[in-house]
Amino acid sequence: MATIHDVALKAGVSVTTVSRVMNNRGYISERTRSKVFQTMEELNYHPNEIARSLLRKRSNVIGLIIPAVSHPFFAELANHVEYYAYQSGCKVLLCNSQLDPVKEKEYIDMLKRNMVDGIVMGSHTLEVDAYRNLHSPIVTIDRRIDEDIPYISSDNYAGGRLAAELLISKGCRKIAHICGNLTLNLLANNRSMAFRDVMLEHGIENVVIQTDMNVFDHDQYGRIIGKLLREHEDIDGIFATSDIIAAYALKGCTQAGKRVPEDIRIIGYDGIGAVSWFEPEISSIRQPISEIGRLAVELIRKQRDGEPFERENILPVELMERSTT
Amino acid sequence: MATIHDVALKAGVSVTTVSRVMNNRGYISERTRSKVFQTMEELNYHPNEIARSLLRKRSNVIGLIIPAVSHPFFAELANHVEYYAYQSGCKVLLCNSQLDPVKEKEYIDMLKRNMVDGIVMGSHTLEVDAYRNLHSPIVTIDRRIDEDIPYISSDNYAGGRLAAELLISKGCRKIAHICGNLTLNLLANNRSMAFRDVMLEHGIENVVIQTDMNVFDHDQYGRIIGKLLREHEDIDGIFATSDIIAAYALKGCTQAGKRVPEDIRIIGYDGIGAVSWFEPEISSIRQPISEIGRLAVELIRKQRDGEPFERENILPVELMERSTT
DNA sequence: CATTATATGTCAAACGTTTGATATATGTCA
DNA sequence: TGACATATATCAAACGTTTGACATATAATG
Repeated sequence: MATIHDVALKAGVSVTTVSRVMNNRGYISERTRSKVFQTMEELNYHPNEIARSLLRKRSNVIGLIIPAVSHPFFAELANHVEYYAYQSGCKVLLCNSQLDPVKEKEYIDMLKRNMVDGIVMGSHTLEVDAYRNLHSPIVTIDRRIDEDIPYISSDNYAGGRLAAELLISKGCRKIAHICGNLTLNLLANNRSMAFRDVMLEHGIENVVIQTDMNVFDHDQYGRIIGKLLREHEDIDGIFATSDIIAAYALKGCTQAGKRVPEDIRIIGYDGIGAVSWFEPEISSIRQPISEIGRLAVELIRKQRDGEPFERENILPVELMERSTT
Repeated sequence: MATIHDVALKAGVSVTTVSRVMNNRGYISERTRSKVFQTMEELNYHPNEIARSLLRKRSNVIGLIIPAVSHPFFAELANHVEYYAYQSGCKVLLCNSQLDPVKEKEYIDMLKRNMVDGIVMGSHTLEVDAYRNLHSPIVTIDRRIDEDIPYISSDNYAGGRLAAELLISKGCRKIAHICGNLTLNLLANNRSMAFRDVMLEHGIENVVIQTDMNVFDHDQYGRIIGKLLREHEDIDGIFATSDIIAAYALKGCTQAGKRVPEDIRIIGYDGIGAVSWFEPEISSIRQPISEIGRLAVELIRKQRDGEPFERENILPVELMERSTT
């Protein structure tokens, strides 16, 4: 591959001049400029970004660490992060942690070695110190580490209330809530807080079921729903903490011969595109996934450039009422 | 951040020695080795991969260009590519082309400037010359460019036959086939060839509908299915060229008051995880997505290392009969 | 004792850029 | 004329590694 030296030689100028032409700095005559550009064309020259990165001590890469991109929520998140990163001249390095602390740590180290501009953490399996000490711009999704590290989440509490209140307003009198592991320090747990609060306020009978939220084992959802419907035949509402769980709830209800929404109402959370693939379409609390992605990229950029930025970013959710409620 | 010089200084050795310790080359006494490692610990030293990349003229990065990672098939593909890349010490740069030739070209150029080890092309919107001239290890998914560029695809023709024959064997007598744009030079079109051949062989009435296969506009599927069912009331089988289309077909049939599989049978293609979220679960032709990802990484690596490799990689498909057939 | 193999370490160039310091014209304005 | 802005170019250091060439010390061998 041609280097800047080859271009300079062929164009009859110095490498400095070529560099100045490329980076638009200093005085360059129109004649020189066009000659350089022409030579670059002729040699099919592409500046080596690695050398640039080495010098400017950053790579214009954003690391995205998530449990698994095969999970629809994270797939959509990754899609938007890539979109906004591209808009701001950055690239995205895709890191699936598989919720394995070892892999997550190795990815963090790797990203630092590669001088990424910053890291978007959608997976957090490590101790808080691991994140505090990493001295690299970082943004966490749906998890608050401490007062220094900026985080983004949807308004989980409001979302939980919306879902719970909708079910009640539709007449549900015994409601199940299927959520992740509440002992993990995730902001998503606020959905469950809100559920509990609303149930108490209205004195509604309810049952809360924790899954271990293993992103990969969807089979468990089928089993859990089956068990739930068997043990609590009179349940007439389900608030699932993700749309996938809601989909399994819908499937389980149908299999158990219950009509949705007539016999039992179901609402999910996330608002992934897949909710509209179902019949009936699944009601959901929509997180602004695109905005989360946009903000994540912006927060990395602001930290990198030393601009001031907001630490707490709680974005509004929206009730998407479809056909299961 | 500490550099190799800092480590050398503090450990009282030369940078060469530190480098040799890290890379395990040359003779190093156990005493020196442990001292160096200890110093690295103390300084929290991480070797700068950018500098390494510059020297060895490659970055251990694989570029993955796909239409959109929010599409379940590509999300799963990305997941597996990441998995196997990680296994072989590589990182994955995620590039969504959005099927925009300009963006795809920019991504290709960017990847070259960053000296990636190779590019996995799951999106191909450019002229063949653009791929031929890029002088970088490359693998295409589901598209044959020429005899030089290795490609991977599932056995689309066999898959198409399997699907078509299954529907016939179940007693379908008028079958619809919903596929992408057949004028694009995609190997996926062989599914449609197979469908046509099987229909001819059995003398089965059929209707073929092309969508423009815009990965992002799912609404069109709903409209197409609705129109199809209205115009051909007597259709009793549908072979969809993707599982998402199959899901919309299932939804459309249910909305039209048809029972699946009693009144109409449906089979999709791809075998994405989502097929089992539905009730009834959707029958599908499973592509070995994991194997595709594994092979993609392997083919990049072999090209990079100058090892011999197979140009044509057609992987077997598998009939996953679930409940819609 | 000379020779050789083994063990350990140092030096400096190279990878492909950017950039500050410096030099030298040329033209314009007061 | 001097001062100044404009235009162009050169040189060399720097970014953080790796690595071939070379140096030295020690131990084993003939």
